[in-house]
Amino acid sequence: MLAEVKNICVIEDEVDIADSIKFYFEANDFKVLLFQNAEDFYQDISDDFKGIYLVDWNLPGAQGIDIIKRIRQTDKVSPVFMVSAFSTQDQIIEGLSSGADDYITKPFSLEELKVRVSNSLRKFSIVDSQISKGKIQLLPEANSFIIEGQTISLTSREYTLFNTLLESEGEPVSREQLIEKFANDEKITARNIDVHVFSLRKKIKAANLLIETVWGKGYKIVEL
Amino acid sequence: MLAEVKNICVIEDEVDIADSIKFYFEANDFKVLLFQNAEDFYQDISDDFKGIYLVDWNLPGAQGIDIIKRIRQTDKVSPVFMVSAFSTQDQIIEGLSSGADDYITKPFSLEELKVRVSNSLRKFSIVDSQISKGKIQLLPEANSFIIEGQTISLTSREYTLFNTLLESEGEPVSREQLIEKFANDEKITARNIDVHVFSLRKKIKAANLLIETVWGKGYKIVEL
DNA sequence: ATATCTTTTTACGATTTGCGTAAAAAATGT
DNA sequence: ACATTTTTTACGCAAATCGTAAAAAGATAT
Repeated sequence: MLAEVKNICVIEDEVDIADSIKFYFEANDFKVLLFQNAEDFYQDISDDFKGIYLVDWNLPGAQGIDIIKRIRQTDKVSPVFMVSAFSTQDQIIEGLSSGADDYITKPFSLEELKVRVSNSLRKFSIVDSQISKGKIQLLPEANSFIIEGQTISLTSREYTLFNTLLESEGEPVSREQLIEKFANDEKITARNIDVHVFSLRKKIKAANLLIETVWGKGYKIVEL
Repeated sequence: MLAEVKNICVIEDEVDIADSIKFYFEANDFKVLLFQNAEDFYQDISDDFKGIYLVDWNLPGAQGIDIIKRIRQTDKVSPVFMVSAFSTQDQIIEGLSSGADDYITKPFSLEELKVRVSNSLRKFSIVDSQISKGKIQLLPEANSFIIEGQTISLTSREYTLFNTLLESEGEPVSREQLIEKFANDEKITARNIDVHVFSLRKKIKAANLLIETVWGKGYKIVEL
């Protein structure tokens, strides 16, 4: 288990709100990064920041959705909250499907925010107790990966499957999600996924990795 | 299919908000009833009002939750929205479990409100296309109902079960939802619901009603 | 207090769905 | 043409949901 992650990155133009968030979370031992607009954020955020993102949806200039997409380019795992004053169902769906993990409608109590953030952090810190990404070196061009010296070569399907399971460490990935990953090839069935899992399992066994099936939910990868 | 219901009853003490709601919905062919506080509402609301209720959660004097309970005494079906400025998760849960159908956090755009209201109305008017409620006369005090002349008497549990299934006609009701309905009595298990369904089925068979099980989802009531 | 009605618990078999695995068929690449 | 990858199909096992009966516990009325 890693040391608990206690970083929060806030992108919010209303100074009052930003300040109260900063005050509140610093009182709870968080490191708080504040940005007033998208530009500042793009410029100053470190590529290896890990923690909660809190993105205002109604920033002047940029759309929150772009920020989220940008975050997801470099960071697939950190929880992202979208915050907005007026959210229609459509907006919420749009936000969540572009990579946000939760949304909060303004005004929110700091207490409520804290509850939700804590929930996310709980999931988040579990993540690092799973497979240490460092041990695995991915070779996308070769559809293979290296672990502890040995190279394991996969087929294209197996590789994307493997990679997808790695990305969402901890949380099981449903067959539906996996099917979407192959969506460009159009013709994949849930039953088909099983078969790929079956072959993948045989190959990664040698690397002491195994794919657990979470009944009714999907698959997740763990190390022995 | 009934004629579309276009009534909205607003209990809200902030005059600005109340007025803009009134203006907006009247422009959309609604009949709007306004009450500034719980007392006015209790006194003037007609027992056979049918339509949307919009209840402010932070009224002076009365708690919104009491109003909702009061509404549900005479009207089990109309959609009730709770509106509040600051809502913690607990408040929301409290409201929803005491009979509200949805909640909205202030400030909300009228557009958002309209979207949600429309959704509710859609469900609401579908209601009448399923089992014709008119055929069934509920007798809450006696835990019974009359259909085509014959009176069917139920136990308390069976009655709430029956009533809940009626309310959400069309859509199957999950065991979890049903359990919540009994929440005040605390000690109900999913397995227990099955048993009540079993007994209820036997009783309503004589009335040509039957409860379908939607596998993995819950139960729904239909007429033969 | 006891009898009756209601509600909850328990148990178990039937049904349905999810899953693993093998093997065949089709598609793709070399 | 051959080897490899991918998809399809089939079937049996495992797990979860559901129906039903019957017993146990609780409540209510007489």
